[in-house]
Amino acid sequence: MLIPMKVDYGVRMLVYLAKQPVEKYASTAEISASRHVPEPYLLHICSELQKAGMIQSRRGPQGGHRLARPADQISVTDVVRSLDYSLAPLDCVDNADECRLAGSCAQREMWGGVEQLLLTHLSAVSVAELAAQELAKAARTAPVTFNTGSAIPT
Amino acid sequence: MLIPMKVDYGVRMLVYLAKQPVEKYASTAEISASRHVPEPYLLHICSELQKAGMIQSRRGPQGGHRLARPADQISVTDVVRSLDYSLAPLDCVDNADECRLAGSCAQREMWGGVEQLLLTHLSAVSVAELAAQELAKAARTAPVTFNTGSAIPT
DNA sequence: GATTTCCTGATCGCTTCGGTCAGGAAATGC
DNA sequence: GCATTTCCTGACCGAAGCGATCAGGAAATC
Repeated sequence: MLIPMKVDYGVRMLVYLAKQPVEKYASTAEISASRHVPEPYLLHICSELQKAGMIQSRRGPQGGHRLARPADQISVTDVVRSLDYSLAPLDCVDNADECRLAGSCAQREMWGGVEQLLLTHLSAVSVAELAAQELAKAARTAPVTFNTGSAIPT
Repeated sequence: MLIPMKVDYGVRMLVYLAKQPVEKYASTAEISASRHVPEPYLLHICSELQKAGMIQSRRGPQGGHRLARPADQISVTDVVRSLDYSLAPLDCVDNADECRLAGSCAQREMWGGVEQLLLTHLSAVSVAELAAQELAKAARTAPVTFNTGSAIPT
């Protein structure tokens, strides 16, 4: 029951962007280094997220990526969808017809319920929330050093 | 986010057994035909479920498989576990150390939460429940024909 | 026009998964 | 004791998806 790494990587990147100044474009090199995502792979993920309208990208010097909308309006479900994945535990949950047990199968409804559960849960988790949790965590592990303004922890 | 077919097959089989007379051993041939599970594959699944204590098996004529305990005491989570799968969405949720982002990552907790959600939800779904739902469904789709006693719908 | 950066498509190796096959070992019935 | 039925076990296989890389190109900037 694994979530593809692509989704995890996507979330990592969006959380990183959420912690940057809103207007700033962050390059894939920067993101990749800071979040341990292989850069050439990240390139593809960015491309998909951009097409899905999650981020805005710009080429050239000082180019890069930034969030296309406020971080609290991007949920984990959005990321999953943007990367073209489904949360359905079985294929037959989405493609009704290809189930050979037809009407006589209670499992299908059950797995459908699981999908709903996941959708509800993950739609409620925003990138902003994850970013905030990370900041809180960092503050807890290093409680002595204060963030005195300009620094934006990566 | 797919559940392995093996789990689905396993559940199918257990639900079938739940609908049989308690003492009866059902052969893999019988189960396979009725639930559309490839027989040689089912053989393996049975072997695993038996080792995990979900079913009892007997060789020879009139041999086969039957539930090792009441159907309402077998949950979907049990099946997942018996077949050696995890519900963790990411590997790092179980294997704490292999996460290179170490303490600074909020995703891990988040995915851990998802696993918990699944565990709670699926532990509450028993094979008996699924079997009952199937019977109810069958009765609904063919409301005219009564089950007059001996017949056990497959 | 040089540099920076994203964009796109092709490609690759690996693992896992769904599934098969074959040889063997119990249990039963005669 | 022999034949039949059925499960048991391990080896094997093809296909697909995934994580990842590479290379050639196209904007943007200076």
